[in-house]
Amino acid sequence: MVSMEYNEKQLAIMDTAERLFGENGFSGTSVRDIAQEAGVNVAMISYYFGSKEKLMEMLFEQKSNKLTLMVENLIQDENVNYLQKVYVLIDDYVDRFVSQQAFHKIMIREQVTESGTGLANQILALKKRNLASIKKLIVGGQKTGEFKKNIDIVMMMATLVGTMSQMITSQCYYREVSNIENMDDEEFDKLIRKKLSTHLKHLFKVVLTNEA
Amino acid sequence: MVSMEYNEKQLAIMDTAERLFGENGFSGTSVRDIAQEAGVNVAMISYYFGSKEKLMEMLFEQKSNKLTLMVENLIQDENVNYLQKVYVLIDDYVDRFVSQQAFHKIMIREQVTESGTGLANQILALKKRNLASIKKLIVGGQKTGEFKKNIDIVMMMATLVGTMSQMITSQCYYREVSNIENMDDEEFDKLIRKKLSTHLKHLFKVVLTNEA
DNA sequence: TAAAATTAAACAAACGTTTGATTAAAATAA
DNA sequence: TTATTTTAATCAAACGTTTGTTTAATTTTA
Repeated sequence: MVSMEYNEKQLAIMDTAERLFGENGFSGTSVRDIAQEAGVNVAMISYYFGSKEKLMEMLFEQKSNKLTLMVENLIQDENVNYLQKVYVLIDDYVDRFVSQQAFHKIMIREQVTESGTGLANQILALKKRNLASIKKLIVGGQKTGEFKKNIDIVMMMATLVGTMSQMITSQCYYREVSNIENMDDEEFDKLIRKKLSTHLKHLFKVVLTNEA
Repeated sequence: MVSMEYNEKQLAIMDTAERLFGENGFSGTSVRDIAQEAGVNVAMISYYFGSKEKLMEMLFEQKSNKLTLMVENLIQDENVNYLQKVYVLIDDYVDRFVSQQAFHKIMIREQVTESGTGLANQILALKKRNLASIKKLIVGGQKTGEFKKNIDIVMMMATLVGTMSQMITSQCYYREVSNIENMDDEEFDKLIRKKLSTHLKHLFKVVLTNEA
Protein backbone atom coordinates (compact mmCIF):
# COMPACT_ATOMS: atom_id res chain seq x y z
CA MET A 1 0.00 0.00 0.00
CA VAL A 2 1.29 3.43 -0.93
CA SER A 3 2.16 5.67 1.96
CA MET A 4 -1.00 7.77 2.01
CA GLU A 5 -0.84 11.47 2.60
CA TYR A 6 -3.78 12.78 4.52
CA ASN A 7 -5.21 16.29 4.44
CA GLU A 8 -5.96 18.38 7.50
CA LYS A 9 -9.53 17.23 7.90
CA GLN A 10 -8.61 13.59 7.55
CA LEU A 11 -5.91 13.99 10.17
CA ALA A 12 -8.37 15.70 12.51
CA ILE A 13 -10.70 12.74 12.16
CA MET A 14 -7.90 10.23 12.77
CA ASP A 15 -6.56 12.07 15.80
CA THR A 16 -9.98 12.29 17.38
CA ALA A 17 -10.75 8.68 16.53
CA GLU A 18 -7.50 7.54 18.13
CA ARG A 19 -8.31 9.34 21.33
CA LEU A 20 -11.92 8.17 21.54
CA PHE A 21 -11.17 4.57 20.54
CA GLY A 22 -8.49 4.59 23.22
CA GLU A 23 -10.87 5.92 25.84
CA ASN A 24 -14.05 4.01 25.03
CA GLY A 25 -13.12 1.24 22.63
CA PHE A 26 -14.22 0.69 19.05
CA SER A 27 -17.80 -0.40 19.75
CA GLY A 28 -18.05 2.20 22.49
CA THR A 29 -17.33 5.06 20.12
CA SER A 30 -19.87 6.22 17.53
CA VAL A 31 -18.99 7.91 14.27
CA ARG A 32 -21.14 10.81 15.41
CA ASP A 33 -18.96 11.24 18.51
CA ILE A 34 -15.88 11.33 16.32
CA ALA A 35 -17.40 13.75 13.81
CA GLN A 36 -18.61 16.13 16.48
CA GLU A 37 -15.34 16.27 18.42
CA ALA A 38 -13.32 16.56 15.24
CA GLY A 39 -15.60 19.36 14.03
CA VAL A 40 -16.61 17.73 10.75
CA ASN A 41 -19.81 16.39 9.25
CA VAL A 42 -20.63 12.73 9.91
CA ALA A 43 -20.70 11.95 6.23
CA MET A 44 -17.06 12.90 5.87
CA ILE A 45 -15.99 9.75 7.66
CA SER A 46 -17.60 7.48 5.12
CA TYR A 47 -16.55 9.86 2.39
CA TYR A 48 -12.89 9.78 3.31
CA PHE A 49 -12.43 6.36 4.89
CA GLY A 50 -15.25 4.24 3.50
CA SER A 51 -16.42 2.96 6.86
CA LYS A 52 -15.82 3.13 10.58
CA GLU A 53 -13.90 -0.14 10.43
CA LYS A 54 -11.64 1.04 7.63
CA LEU A 55 -10.99 4.26 9.53
CA MET A 56 -9.73 2.13 12.39
CA GLU A 57 -7.50 0.09 10.11
CA MET A 58 -6.05 3.14 8.35
CA LEU A 59 -5.49 4.81 11.71
CA PHE A 60 -3.72 1.73 12.98
CA GLU A 61 -1.57 1.44 9.90
CA GLN A 62 -0.49 5.07 10.05
CA LYS A 63 0.45 4.77 13.70
CA SER A 64 2.18 1.41 13.52
CA ASN A 65 4.27 2.52 10.58
CA LYS A 66 5.83 5.09 12.84
CA LEU A 67 6.56 2.49 15.49
CA THR A 68 9.31 0.46 13.87
CA LEU A 69 11.92 -0.14 16.48
CA MET A 70 15.27 1.48 15.85
CA VAL A 71 17.13 -1.69 16.63
CA GLU A 72 18.90 -1.94 13.27
CA ASN A 73 21.36 0.89 13.90
CA LEU A 74 21.66 -0.14 17.52
CA ILE A 75 22.85 -3.64 16.81
CA GLN A 76 25.83 -2.47 14.80
CA ASP A 77 27.18 -0.05 17.37
CA GLU A 78 30.46 -1.61 18.50
CA ASN A 79 31.03 0.82 21.37
CA VAL A 80 28.41 -0.51 23.75
CA ASN A 81 27.91 -4.01 25.09
CA TYR A 82 24.77 -6.00 24.48
CA LEU A 83 23.22 -5.38 27.89
CA GLN A 84 23.41 -1.67 27.26
CA LYS A 85 21.84 -2.19 23.88
CA VAL A 86 18.96 -3.99 25.55
CA TYR A 87 18.70 -1.09 27.99
CA VAL A 88 18.38 1.38 25.13
CA LEU A 89 15.71 -0.78 23.55
CA ILE A 90 13.75 -0.96 26.79
CA ASP A 91 13.86 2.81 27.22
CA ASP A 92 12.74 3.21 23.64
CA TYR A 93 9.84 0.85 24.24
CA VAL A 94 8.81 2.52 27.48
CA ASP A 95 8.96 5.96 25.91
CA ARG A 96 6.69 4.89 23.10
CA PHE A 97 4.19 3.18 25.36
CA VAL A 98 3.84 6.10 27.71
CA SER A 99 3.76 8.82 25.07
CA GLN A 100 1.35 6.93 22.79
CA GLN A 101 -1.04 5.66 25.43
CA ALA A 102 -4.21 6.04 23.38
CA PHE A 103 -2.82 3.94 20.57
CA HIS A 104 -1.58 1.23 22.89
CA LYS A 105 -4.89 1.10 24.70
CA ILE A 106 -6.48 0.35 21.35
CA MET A 107 -3.96 -2.42 20.81
CA ILE A 108 -4.53 -3.93 24.25
CA ARG A 109 -8.28 -3.92 23.84
CA GLU A 110 -8.45 -5.22 20.29
CA GLN A 111 -5.88 -7.88 21.06
CA VAL A 112 -8.35 -9.47 23.44
CA THR A 113 -10.89 -9.82 20.64
CA GLU A 114 -9.74 -12.89 18.81
CA SER A 115 -11.82 -12.57 15.63
CA GLY A 116 -10.06 -12.50 12.29
CA THR A 117 -10.69 -8.85 11.47
CA GLY A 118 -8.21 -6.90 9.41
CA LEU A 119 -7.04 -5.22 12.59
CA ALA A 120 -6.16 -8.52 14.24
CA ASN A 121 -3.76 -9.30 11.41
CA GLN A 122 -2.21 -5.85 11.62
CA ILE A 123 -1.57 -6.31 15.33
CA LEU A 124 -0.10 -9.75 14.71
CA ALA A 125 2.27 -8.36 12.10
CA LEU A 126 3.41 -5.56 14.40
CA LYS A 127 4.12 -7.97 17.24
CA LYS A 128 6.08 -10.31 15.02
CA ARG A 129 8.20 -7.41 13.81
CA ASN A 130 9.00 -6.39 17.38
CA LEU A 131 9.80 -9.95 18.40
CA ALA A 132 12.28 -10.28 15.54
CA SER A 133 14.01 -7.07 16.65
CA ILE A 134 14.50 -8.22 20.21
CA LYS A 135 15.52 -11.68 19.10
CA LYS A 136 18.38 -10.25 17.06
CA LEU A 137 19.72 -8.36 20.05
CA ILE A 138 19.53 -11.28 22.44
CA VAL A 139 21.01 -13.83 20.06
CA GLY A 140 23.79 -11.32 19.40
CA GLY A 141 24.53 -11.11 23.11
CA GLN A 142 24.48 -14.88 23.38
CA LYS A 143 27.10 -15.20 20.63
CA THR A 144 29.51 -12.91 22.48
CA GLY A 145 28.94 -14.95 25.63
CA GLU A 146 27.53 -11.91 27.40
CA PHE A 147 24.09 -13.47 27.74
CA LYS A 148 23.09 -16.87 29.04
CA LYS A 149 21.85 -19.65 26.82
CA ASN A 150 18.33 -21.01 27.33
CA ILE A 151 16.53 -17.71 27.38
CA ASP A 152 12.82 -17.86 26.61
CA ILE A 153 12.61 -14.79 24.45
CA VAL A 154 8.86 -15.03 23.81
CA MET A 155 8.14 -15.11 27.52
CA MET A 156 10.46 -12.18 28.13
CA MET A 157 8.56 -10.24 25.47
CA ALA A 158 5.29 -11.13 27.19
CA THR A 159 6.74 -9.74 30.42
CA LEU A 160 8.05 -6.61 28.73
CA VAL A 161 4.83 -5.75 26.92
CA GLY A 162 2.58 -7.11 29.66
CA THR A 163 4.17 -5.09 32.43
CA MET A 164 3.92 -1.90 30.42
CA SER A 165 0.31 -2.59 29.44
CA GLN A 166 -0.55 -3.26 33.04
CA MET A 167 0.90 0.06 34.17
CA ILE A 168 -0.81 1.99 31.38
CA THR A 169 -4.21 0.49 32.06
CA SER A 170 -4.21 0.69 35.84
CA GLN A 171 -3.01 4.18 36.48
CA CYS A 172 -5.70 5.14 38.95
CA TYR A 173 -5.02 1.91 40.84
CA TYR A 174 -1.34 2.77 40.94
CA ARG A 175 -2.04 6.31 42.07
CA GLU A 176 -4.17 4.99 44.90
CA VAL A 177 -1.82 2.34 46.29
CA SER A 178 1.10 4.77 46.06
CA ASN A 179 -0.76 7.64 47.71
CA ILE A 180 -0.13 10.02 44.83
CA GLU A 181 -3.72 10.71 43.81
CA ASN A 182 -3.11 14.41 43.40
CA MET A 183 0.07 14.28 41.34
CA ASP A 184 -0.38 16.11 38.02
CA ASP A 185 -0.40 14.01 34.86
CA GLU A 186 2.91 15.19 33.49
CA GLU A 187 4.81 14.36 36.64
CA PHE A 188 2.97 11.06 36.90
CA ASP A 189 3.98 10.11 33.37
CA LYS A 190 7.59 10.83 34.27
CA LEU A 191 7.25 8.67 37.36
CA ILE A 192 5.87 5.54 35.68
CA ARG A 193 8.37 6.00 32.87
CA LYS A 194 11.16 5.87 35.43
CA LYS A 195 9.54 3.03 37.37
CA LEU A 196 9.07 0.93 34.25
CA SER A 197 12.56 1.61 32.98
CA THR A 198 14.26 0.68 36.25
CA HIS A 199 12.10 -2.36 36.86
CA LEU A 200 12.36 -3.82 33.36
CA LYS A 201 16.11 -3.23 33.11
CA HIS A 202 16.54 -5.01 36.41
CA LEU A 203 14.42 -7.94 35.24
CA PHE A 204 16.22 -8.28 31.94
CA LYS A 205 19.65 -8.02 33.56
CA VAL A 206 19.09 -10.83 36.01
CA VAL A 207 17.48 -13.03 33.39
CA LEU A 208 19.91 -12.39 30.55
CA THR A 209 23.19 -12.31 32.48
CA ASN A 210 24.49 -14.20 35.45
CA GLU A 211 24.90 -11.30 37.77
CA ALA A 212 22.30 -10.20 40.29
CA MET B 1 -24.47 -7.25 49.69
CA VAL B 2 -26.08 -10.57 50.54
CA SER B 3 -24.65 -13.56 48.73
CA MET B 4 -27.30 -13.98 46.09
CA GLU B 5 -28.48 -17.36 45.06
CA TYR B 6 -29.30 -17.58 41.41
CA ASN B 7 -31.74 -19.97 39.75
CA GLU B 8 -30.96 -22.07 36.68
CA LYS B 9 -32.13 -19.51 34.15
CA GLN B 10 -30.23 -16.72 35.81
CA LEU B 11 -27.07 -18.80 35.82
CA ALA B 12 -27.55 -19.64 32.15
CA ILE B 13 -27.77 -15.94 31.37
CA MET B 14 -24.69 -15.14 33.43
CA ASP B 15 -22.63 -17.95 31.93
CA THR B 16 -23.51 -16.92 28.41
CA ALA B 17 -22.91 -13.26 29.19
CA GLU B 18 -19.48 -14.07 30.63
CA ARG B 19 -18.49 -15.92 27.49
CA LEU B 20 -19.80 -13.30 25.06
CA PHE B 21 -18.46 -10.32 27.02
CA GLY B 22 -15.12 -12.09 27.06
CA GLU B 23 -15.20 -12.70 23.33
CA ASN B 24 -16.65 -9.42 22.06
CA GLY B 25 -16.56 -6.98 24.95
CA PHE B 26 -19.43 -5.27 26.72
CA SER B 27 -20.42 -2.85 23.96
CA GLY B 28 -19.82 -5.55 21.35
CA THR B 29 -22.40 -7.88 22.89
CA SER B 30 -26.13 -7.21 22.65
CA VAL B 31 -28.70 -8.43 25.13
CA ARG B 32 -30.37 -10.24 22.22
CA ASP B 33 -27.16 -12.18 21.56
CA ILE B 34 -27.05 -13.22 25.18
CA ALA B 35 -30.74 -14.13 25.33
CA GLN B 36 -30.59 -16.21 22.17
CA GLU B 37 -27.48 -18.17 23.10
CA ALA B 38 -28.74 -18.70 26.63
CA GLY B 39 -32.10 -19.89 25.28
CA VAL B 40 -34.23 -17.35 27.12
CA ASN B 41 -36.44 -14.44 26.16
CA VAL B 42 -34.78 -11.02 25.89
CA ALA B 43 -37.07 -9.55 28.51
CA MET B 44 -35.78 -11.99 31.11
CA ILE B 45 -32.52 -10.09 31.34
CA SER B 46 -34.21 -6.89 32.42
CA TYR B 47 -36.62 -8.92 34.53
CA TYR B 48 -33.89 -10.66 36.51
CA PHE B 49 -31.01 -8.20 36.43
CA GLY B 50 -32.61 -4.82 35.82
CA SER B 51 -30.30 -3.81 33.02
CA LYS B 52 -27.41 -4.96 30.87
CA GLU B 53 -25.01 -2.95 32.99
CA LYS B 54 -26.27 -4.45 36.23
CA LEU B 55 -26.00 -7.91 34.72
CA MET B 56 -22.34 -7.20 34.09
CA GLU B 57 -21.80 -5.97 37.63
CA MET B 58 -23.59 -8.92 39.22
CA LEU B 59 -21.67 -11.30 36.98
CA PHE B 60 -18.43 -9.66 37.99
CA GLU B 61 -19.29 -9.75 41.65
CA GLN B 62 -20.21 -13.43 41.55
CA LYS B 63 -16.97 -14.33 39.78
CA SER B 64 -14.66 -12.16 41.83
CA ASN B 65 -16.07 -13.47 45.08
CA LYS B 66 -14.79 -16.89 44.08
CA LEU B 67 -11.37 -15.47 43.35
CA THR B 68 -10.12 -14.62 46.80
CA LEU B 69 -6.58 -15.80 47.04
CA MET B 70 -5.96 -18.60 49.49
CA VAL B 71 -2.97 -16.86 50.94
CA GLU B 72 -4.26 -16.77 54.51
CA ASN B 73 -3.76 -20.47 55.24
CA LEU B 74 -0.57 -20.45 53.19
CA ILE B 75 1.17 -17.78 55.20
CA GLN B 76 0.83 -19.73 58.45
CA ASP B 77 2.28 -22.98 57.15
CA GLU B 78 5.57 -23.35 59.03
CA ASN B 79 6.82 -26.30 57.01
CA VAL B 80 7.69 -24.44 53.80
CA ASN B 81 9.95 -21.45 53.27
CA TYR B 82 8.69 -18.19 51.86
CA LEU B 83 9.97 -18.72 48.35
CA GLN B 84 7.96 -21.92 48.15
CA LYS B 85 4.94 -20.05 49.43
CA VAL B 86 5.37 -17.53 46.64
CA TYR B 87 5.64 -20.43 44.19
CA VAL B 88 2.34 -21.85 45.40
CA LEU B 89 0.74 -18.44 45.03
CA ILE B 90 2.04 -18.07 41.48
CA ASP B 91 0.69 -21.48 40.49
CA ASP B 92 -2.62 -20.58 42.05
CA TYR B 93 -2.71 -17.32 40.10
CA VAL B 94 -1.74 -18.98 36.81
CA ASP B 95 -4.34 -21.71 37.27
CA ARG B 96 -7.06 -19.19 37.79
CA PHE B 97 -6.06 -17.03 34.85
CA VAL B 98 -5.91 -19.90 32.40
CA SER B 99 -9.04 -21.68 33.58
CA GLN B 100 -11.10 -18.48 33.81
CA GLN B 101 -9.97 -16.84 30.61
CA ALA B 102 -13.31 -15.32 29.68
CA PHE B 103 -13.60 -13.55 33.00
CA HIS B 104 -10.07 -12.23 32.86
CA LYS B 105 -10.53 -10.98 29.33
CA ILE B 106 -13.44 -8.92 30.64
CA MET B 107 -11.20 -7.54 33.35
CA ILE B 108 -8.39 -6.70 30.95
CA ARG B 109 -10.73 -4.92 28.59
CA GLU B 110 -12.75 -2.98 31.15
CA GLN B 111 -9.61 -1.99 32.98
CA VAL B 112 -8.55 0.00 29.95
CA THR B 113 -11.75 2.02 30.11
CA GLU B 114 -11.05 4.54 32.82
CA SER B 115 -14.57 5.86 33.42
CA GLY B 116 -15.99 5.70 36.92
CA THR B 117 -18.57 2.97 36.30
CA GLY B 118 -19.55 0.58 39.05
CA LEU B 119 -17.41 -2.04 37.36
CA ALA B 120 -14.27 0.08 37.53
CA ASN B 121 -14.60 0.26 41.30
CA GLN B 122 -15.16 -3.48 41.54
CA ILE B 123 -11.98 -4.12 39.56
CA LEU B 124 -10.07 -1.68 41.73
CA ALA B 125 -11.24 -3.43 44.88
CA LEU B 126 -10.24 -6.85 43.54
CA LYS B 127 -6.77 -5.66 42.61
CA LYS B 128 -6.23 -4.05 45.98
CA ARG B 129 -7.23 -7.28 47.69
CA ASN B 130 -4.72 -9.27 45.65
CA LEU B 131 -1.97 -6.75 46.24
CA ALA B 132 -2.49 -6.99 49.98
CA SER B 133 -2.20 -10.79 49.80
CA ILE B 134 1.09 -10.76 47.97
CA LYS B 135 2.43 -7.99 50.18
CA LYS B 136 1.90 -10.10 53.27
CA LEU B 137 3.90 -12.95 51.80
CA ILE B 138 6.79 -10.82 50.64
CA VAL B 139 7.05 -8.79 53.83
CA GLY B 140 6.99 -12.11 55.71
CA GLY B 141 9.91 -13.37 53.66
CA GLN B 142 11.79 -10.15 54.25
CA LYS B 143 11.40 -10.48 58.01
CA THR B 144 13.01 -13.93 58.01
CA GLY B 145 15.83 -12.54 55.88
CA GLU B 146 14.95 -14.91 53.06
CA PHE B 147 14.01 -12.07 50.70
CA LYS B 148 15.91 -8.92 49.84
CA LYS B 149 14.90 -5.48 51.03
CA ASN B 150 13.98 -2.81 48.49
CA ILE B 151 11.54 -4.89 46.51
CA ASP B 152 9.04 -2.92 44.45
CA ILE B 153 6.00 -5.07 45.15
CA VAL B 154 3.63 -3.04 42.97
CA MET B 155 5.90 -3.41 39.96
CA MET B 156 6.25 -7.13 40.59
CA MET B 157 2.46 -7.39 40.65
CA ALA B 158 2.30 -5.51 37.36
CA THR B 159 4.74 -8.02 35.89
CA LEU B 160 2.84 -10.98 37.32
CA VAL B 161 -0.58 -9.91 36.10
CA GLY B 162 0.73 -8.26 32.94
CA THR B 163 2.66 -11.32 31.76
CA MET B 164 -0.34 -13.56 32.29
CA SER B 165 -2.69 -11.13 30.55
CA GLN B 166 -0.32 -10.90 27.65
CA MET B 167 -0.22 -14.66 27.21
CA ILE B 168 -3.99 -15.00 27.50
CA THR B 169 -4.69 -12.29 24.96
CA SER B 170 -2.11 -13.24 22.35
CA GLN B 171 -2.60 -16.95 22.04
CA CYS B 172 -2.74 -17.09 18.26
CA TYR B 173 0.42 -14.99 18.13
CA TYR B 174 2.09 -17.40 20.49
CA ARG B 175 0.93 -20.41 18.48
CA GLU B 176 2.36 -18.87 15.34
CA VAL B 177 5.82 -17.90 16.61
CA SER B 178 6.15 -21.29 18.32
CA ASN B 179 4.99 -23.28 15.30
CA ILE B 180 2.22 -25.04 17.21
CA GLU B 181 -0.76 -23.80 15.22
CA ASN B 182 -2.40 -27.21 15.18
CA MET B 183 -2.06 -28.12 18.84
CA ASP B 184 -5.47 -28.82 20.41
CA ASP B 185 -6.75 -26.33 22.96
CA GLU B 186 -6.45 -28.57 25.97
CA GLU B 187 -2.81 -29.35 25.36
CA PHE B 188 -2.14 -25.71 24.54
CA ASP B 189 -3.65 -24.62 27.86
CA LYS B 190 -1.38 -27.04 29.64
CA LEU B 191 1.59 -25.66 27.75
CA ILE B 192 1.08 -21.98 28.57
CA ARG B 193 0.24 -22.92 32.15
CA LYS B 194 3.63 -24.60 32.40
CA LYS B 195 5.41 -21.82 30.53
CA LEU B 196 3.89 -19.13 32.74
CA SER B 197 4.59 -21.03 35.93
CA THR B 198 8.24 -21.66 35.10
CA HIS B 199 8.88 -18.18 33.78
CA LEU B 200 7.21 -16.31 36.63
CA LYS B 201 8.80 -18.45 39.33
CA HIS B 202 12.18 -17.78 37.78
CA LEU B 203 11.52 -14.04 37.67
CA PHE B 204 10.34 -13.90 41.25
CA LYS B 205 13.22 -15.99 42.51
CA VAL B 206 15.91 -13.79 41.03
CA VAL B 207 14.19 -10.63 42.13
CA LEU B 208 13.23 -11.71 45.64
CA THR B 209 16.34 -13.65 46.65
CA ASN B 210 20.00 -13.21 45.93
CA GLU B 211 20.54 -16.43 44.03
CA ALA B 212 20.43 -16.68 40.27
C1' DT C 1 -56.78 -17.75 43.06
C1' DA C 2 -52.83 -14.98 43.76
C1' DA C 3 -48.04 -14.56 42.59
C1' DA C 4 -44.30 -15.40 39.68
C1' DA C 5 -42.44 -16.48 35.29
C1' DT C 6 -42.48 -16.05 30.40
C1' DT C 7 -43.70 -14.33 26.06
C1' DA C 8 -44.30 -11.54 21.57
C1' DA C 9 -44.75 -7.10 20.47
C1' DA C 10 -43.79 -2.39 20.73
C1' DC C 11 -40.94 1.55 22.13
C1' DA C 12 -37.84 5.50 21.44
C1' DA C 13 -33.16 6.24 20.84
C1' DA C 14 -28.84 5.46 18.68
C1' DC C 15 -26.36 3.21 15.24
C1' DG C 16 -23.42 3.28 10.53
C1' DT C 17 -24.24 4.62 6.09
C1' DT C 18 -26.31 6.82 1.84
C1' DT C 19 -28.50 10.39 -0.54
C1' DG C 20 -29.20 14.54 -3.19
C1' DA C 21 -28.37 19.35 -3.09
C1' DT C 22 -25.01 23.05 -2.73
C1' DT C 23 -20.68 25.23 -2.90
C1' DA C 24 -16.36 26.63 -4.82
C1' DA C 25 -12.40 25.75 -7.14
C1' DA C 26 -10.12 23.69 -11.31
C1' DA C 27 -10.09 22.29 -16.07
C1' DT C 28 -11.62 22.71 -20.64
C1' DA C 29 -13.72 24.99 -24.67
C1' DA C 30 -15.10 28.96 -27.12
C1' DT D 1 -10.34 36.35 -21.99
C1' DT D 2 -14.77 34.66 -21.16
C1' DA D 3 -18.05 30.83 -20.93
C1' DT D 4 -18.84 26.09 -19.88
C1' DT D 5 -18.03 21.79 -17.91
C1' DT D 6 -16.00 18.88 -14.53
C1' DT D 7 -14.45 17.80 -10.12
C1' DA D 8 -14.08 17.43 -5.16
C1' DA D 9 -15.74 18.87 -0.67
C1' DT D 10 -19.42 19.68 2.39
C1' DC D 11 -23.86 19.49 4.42
C1' DA D 12 -28.60 18.45 6.43
C1' DA D 13 -31.68 15.02 6.08
C1' DA D 14 -33.19 10.53 5.65
C1' DC D 15 -32.32 5.45 5.31
C1' DG D 16 -33.00 0.91 7.30
C1' DT D 17 -31.17 -1.67 11.40
C1' DT D 18 -30.07 -2.57 15.81
C1' DT D 19 -29.87 -1.06 20.39
C1' DG D 20 -31.63 -1.61 25.57
C1' DT D 21 -35.83 -1.50 27.76
C1' DT D 22 -40.90 -1.67 28.69
C1' DT D 23 -45.56 -3.14 28.16
C1' DA D 24 -49.41 -5.97 28.37
C1' DA D 25 -51.11 -10.37 27.76
C1' DT D 26 -50.51 -15.25 28.77
C1' DT D 27 -48.80 -19.33 31.03
C1' DT D 28 -46.92 -21.68 34.96
C1' DT D 29 -46.33 -22.41 39.75
C1' DA D 30 -47.69 -22.62 44.53
